[in-house]
Amino acid sequence: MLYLKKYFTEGLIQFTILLSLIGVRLDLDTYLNNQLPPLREIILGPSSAYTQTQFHNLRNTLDGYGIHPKSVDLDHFFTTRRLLNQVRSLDHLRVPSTELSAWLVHRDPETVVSATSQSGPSIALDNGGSLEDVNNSEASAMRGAGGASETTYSLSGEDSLGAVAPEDSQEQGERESSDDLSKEDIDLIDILWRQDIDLGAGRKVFNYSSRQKESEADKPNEENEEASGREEKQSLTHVDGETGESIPTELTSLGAQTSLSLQECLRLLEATFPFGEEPEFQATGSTSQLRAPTEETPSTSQGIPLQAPLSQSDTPLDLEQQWQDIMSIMELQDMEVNNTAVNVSMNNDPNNNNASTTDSATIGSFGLPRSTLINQDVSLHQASLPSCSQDFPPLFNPELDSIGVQRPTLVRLSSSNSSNINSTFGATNLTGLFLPPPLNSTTNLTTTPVLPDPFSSLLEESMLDEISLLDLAMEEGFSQDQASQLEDELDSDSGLSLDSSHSPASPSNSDTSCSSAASSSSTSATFSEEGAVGYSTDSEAATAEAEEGAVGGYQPEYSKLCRMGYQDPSQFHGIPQLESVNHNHTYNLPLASSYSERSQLSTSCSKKGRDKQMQQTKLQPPQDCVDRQSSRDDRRARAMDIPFSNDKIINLPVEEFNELLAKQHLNEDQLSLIRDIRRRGKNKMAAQNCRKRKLDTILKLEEGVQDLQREKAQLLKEKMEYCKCIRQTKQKVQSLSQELFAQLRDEEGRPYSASEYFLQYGPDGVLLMPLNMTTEQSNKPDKKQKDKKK
DNA sequence: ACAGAATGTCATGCC
DNA sequence: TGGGCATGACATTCT
Repeated sequence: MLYLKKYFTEGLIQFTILLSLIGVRLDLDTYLNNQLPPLREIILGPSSAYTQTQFHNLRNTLDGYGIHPKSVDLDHFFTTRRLLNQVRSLDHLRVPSTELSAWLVHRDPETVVSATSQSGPSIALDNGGSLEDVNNSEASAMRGAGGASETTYSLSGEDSLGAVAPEDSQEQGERESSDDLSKEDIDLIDILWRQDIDLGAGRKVFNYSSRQKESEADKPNEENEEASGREEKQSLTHVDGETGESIPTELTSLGAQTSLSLQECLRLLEATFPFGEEPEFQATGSTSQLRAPTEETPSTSQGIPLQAPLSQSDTPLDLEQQWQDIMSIMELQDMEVNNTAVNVSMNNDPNNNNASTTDSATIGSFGLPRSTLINQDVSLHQASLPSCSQDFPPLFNPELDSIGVQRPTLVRLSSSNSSNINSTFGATNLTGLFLPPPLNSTTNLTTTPVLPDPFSSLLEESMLDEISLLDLAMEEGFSQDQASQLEDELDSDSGLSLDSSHSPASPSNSDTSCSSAASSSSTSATFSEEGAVGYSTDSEAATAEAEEGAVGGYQPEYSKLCRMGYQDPSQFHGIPQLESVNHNHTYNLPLASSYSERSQLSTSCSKKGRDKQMQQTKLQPPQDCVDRQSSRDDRRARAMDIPFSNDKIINLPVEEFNELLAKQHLNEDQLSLIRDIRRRGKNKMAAQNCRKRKLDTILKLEEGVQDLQREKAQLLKEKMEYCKCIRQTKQKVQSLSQELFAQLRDEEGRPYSASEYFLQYGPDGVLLMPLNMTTEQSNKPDKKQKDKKK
C-alpha cells in the first residue's frame, strides 16, 4: 500500500505538471516551429549522433513531462522491462530501455520498491487494477490527465530497474516469447485506445501507433522522420483537438511513440540481433537503439516531439531526471557498458571531433557556459563512466581510432558481462552533456578517479609540444638568439651567411683585369700586374694561372687593394674577386709605363715615403711623385741604368733571362741588382700567392664552420622532432594503458585496482600483472593477456 | 701619433 | 747546385 500511495502522490504531482504544460502549449508550438529547425541544425547535425541526442532529450523530457498515461508506452514499457530481463538473462546485453526506467529511481528513492511493481502505480492511479493490467493503468492515466500517470509508470519501471530482482519476480508471469509479447502488447494498446476514444482522444493516433507496431517491417517513414516531423506534429495536434486536450494529446502521442520505439527496439534486440554485435548499435550507441525503433515505426512524429523536449530540456526537472538517469545507469550498469561507450565514440564516424564539438554545441544551446559545459561533460563522464576515463582521448585522437575496432575484443576479455549494446552508454554520455553544473558536482561525489578532459588533454598536448621544444632548446644550451637562429635556419634553406665576396672564384681573372689596367707593357694578359709579371711569360703564365686559380679566395678589400692607386677602380666593377692582387709592384713595370700611370692615377704622395724613396733611390725631389710611386727596385734599376724593365727581369724564363743578360754587357752591380730584382719580384709574387692561399684557406675553414653549424642545427632539429615524437608516443601509450586498465574487469566485473595491478607490455601482448609480482613471475596463469592494440 | 691592415722584403726550407 | 716556390718574420706603407 505504501507503494501505491507513493505512486499516487507522484501521479498527482505529475498531473499538475501536465496541467501547467497545457497552459503553455501554444508557446511551445511556436517555439517548436520557430526555433526547432535551428536548434536541430545546431544540436543534431547530420550525423547519427544527432538523432541520438535528440531522442535522448526527448526521452528525458517525455519522462519528466509528458509521457501520457494513455500511451501504450506503459504497457510496452513493461514489456520492455520483461524483455530487458530476458536480455539480461543472456548476460551479454544491456538494454537501453533499462536506462529509461532507471531515471526516476533516484528521484524517488522510496519507490525503490517499486520494483515490485509496475502494477503498483497502475493500481493506484487506476483504482487498483491488477498490477499486470497495464491497460487499465494506462487508461486511468489517460483519464487522470495522463502525463502524470505515465510518468509514474516510468518511475515504477525505473524503480524496478533499480531493483532488478523484484522486478523480475513480479514480471515472470508476463514473460513470454518476444513475438507473443508484441501481439499481446498490441491488444493491450487497442484496449487503451478504445478507452481513450471514449475519453475523447482521437483514434487516429492510436491506430497510427498501433499500425506502427503492426507494421514494424514497414520503414517508409524512417527517413522521413525528421522531414515529416512537423506534419506528424500537426496530426498530433489535430488529435488533440478531438480530445479537447491539445497538449496532453501530443504528449501522449509522444509517449506512445517513445514507448513503441523502445519496445520495438527491445524486440529488435532480442529477435533480430544476436545481442552481440549489431553494428548499428555499436555505431550509434544508445541513441541509435532508441532511434532505430522509432525509425522503423512509421508513425511517429518523433521529430517534433523530440524537439519539443529539447527546447524544454532546460527545466530543472529534466536535468534532474537526467541526472538520475545517469546515476541509475551507473548503478545498474557497470564499466562494461562504459566500454561500449568507447565503441560508440570510436564509431561515431570520422567526425569524432565533430561529435564532441557537437556535444558541446548542444550544451551551449542550452545556455550553459562553454567552459562549464566542457567541465560538465567531463564530470558527467566521470560520474557515469568511471571506468571510461580514457574514452575521450580516443575520441579526439585520430590515431587511437584504429584501436576502437579492437576494443570490443578487449572488453570481452576484460569482462564476460560486457554487452555490445552501447546504447546505454551512449545515452549516458548524452545525458551527461545536458546535466547542469550543480548536478555534476553531485555527480563527482560518486565518481572515482578524475578523468582527463579531452579538450584539456588536447590543449595540454599541443602546449607540451611547444614547451618541450623550448625546454629542449634550453637543454641544448641554446640561447634565445640561437633558438631564433635555429628557427630561421630551419625555415630557410640558405642558412649560410657567408659573404659572397668570399667566393674563391677566379682570382686569376681579377688579377688579369687589374693587371691589364696596371701595366700596359705586361706580356701576359693573365697576370700582368707588376708582382705577377714574372708569370707573364708563356711557360710561366700557365703556371701562374693554375696556381692562382687554385688559390682562389684571396680578397683583400678593394680600398686596400687599390690603395696604391695604380688600377682604375672602375675596372673592378665591384666584383669582389677582382679586388685581389691590386698591389703596387711598380718595380716590375717598365719605367715609362710606370711613370705614366703613376702620374695619372696616383694621388697620394706620402712625404715620408717620398723621403725614404728619395733617400733610397737618391733621386731628386723634383722628379715628383712619379719617383715616389715607383718601387725601390724600379728606382734602383733606373739609378743603375738597367736596360731591361723589371717586368722582363722578373718574368722572363731563366734561359731567356740568362740570354738577355749574356747579350748585355753589365757590370757586377748591375747584374747583382737585376738578380735581386728578379728574386724579390718572384718572392713578392710568391708572398702574394702565399697570402692568397692563406686567406683562401681561412675562408674555406670559415665555410666549413658554417656548414658544420648548419649541419648541427639540422641535427638538433631532428633531435627535437624525435624527442617530440617520443614524448607524444609515451603520452599515447600512457593514455592507452590507462584506458585499457580502466576497462579491465575481474571475474566479478569489478575494475582492477591500480594499486594492485599494472599493465606490462611484452612481445606477446599486454599482461595484467599484480604489482607485487615480479616480472619473472609474469608468465603465471593468473595474469591476463591482452591483444596488442597496435 | 698610433693601431692595424696591407704589402714588401728577407730568411729559410723544400723541391 | 741553382732556381723556384712556400712561408714565417719583419719592415714598410697606408689608412
